[in-house]
Amino acid sequence: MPELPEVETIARKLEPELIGKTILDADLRWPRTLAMPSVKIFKQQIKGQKIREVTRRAKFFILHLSDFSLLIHLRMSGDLLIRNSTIRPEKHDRLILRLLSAPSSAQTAAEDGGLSSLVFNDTRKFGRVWLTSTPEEVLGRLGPEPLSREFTAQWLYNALGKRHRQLKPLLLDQTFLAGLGNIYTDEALHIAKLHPLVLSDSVTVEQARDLREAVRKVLKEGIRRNGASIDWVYRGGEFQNHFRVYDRAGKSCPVCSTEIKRIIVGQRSTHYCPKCQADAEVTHG
DNA sequence: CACGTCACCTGCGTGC
DNA sequence: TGCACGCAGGTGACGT
Repeated sequence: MPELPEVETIARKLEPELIGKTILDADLRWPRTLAMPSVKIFKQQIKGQKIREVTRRAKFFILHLSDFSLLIHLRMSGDLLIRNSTIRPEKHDRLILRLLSAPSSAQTAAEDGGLSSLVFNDTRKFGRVWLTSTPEEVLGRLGPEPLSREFTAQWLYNALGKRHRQLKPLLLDQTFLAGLGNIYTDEALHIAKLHPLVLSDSVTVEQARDLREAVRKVLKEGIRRNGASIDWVYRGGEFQNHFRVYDRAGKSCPVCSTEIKRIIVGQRSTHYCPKCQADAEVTHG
């Protein structure tokens, strides 16, 4: 499920439910969900930690605790939700953190007995969790945030020129730019009118500027629509109702009505409009 | 460094 | 119905 807008949506939604709560204990129902440290150390260290802040970096959800950072990556099918502690675990729950409300929030405590849980549910078991006091070790190699000030047209133009890769796989590379996934990459390339197979070092200054604007536009739109929900994973968003090309092979381009094509690039489904995103280098090269 | 392949997992839709 | 197959929003570890 989650690309940047989905993780951002979840973080914003959970923040008010989590801030100030104390983690009582952890129920690790699928141990391999834990990337580090060991199960034993994890259960010791997480106990009694207070949640100070809830943020996001790339596709990582970050809980800033008293003494550690808890990093959660949802990968393909992960989801995070708050549940009343009295409700029994569900089939694909991988990690459940029992939370205690802060003494000051007496109203909340009165409603739910003071006990709620943060549940990491992940059907396909690809998701991972890290508890660490040095989060840079996990996040350090990520590229810039597309919605940050450092992601300028000039930076993008320079960075594209240093590489010799097709745009689609390069934009999916989290060490190049952080947060894009298969949906938003296809959507951004369509908005920018760039073919997914265009080589990065052939992109002009103007095209780099358009691509930068397109990436930011589509990510903001995704966030504004609370992300995209497809199939059984992650309910709540509505961006899936506004896809221009993603998952629309055979349907018509919203700009020019040409039939949208689907190809495989780097083992990933790739959708584009052959007219809007025609490129001489690719089609005749 | 680029790029191909497989691996990690479960579940859903399709076609026979 | 059953069954095989292809597909899925991600990444990491290989080998060439």
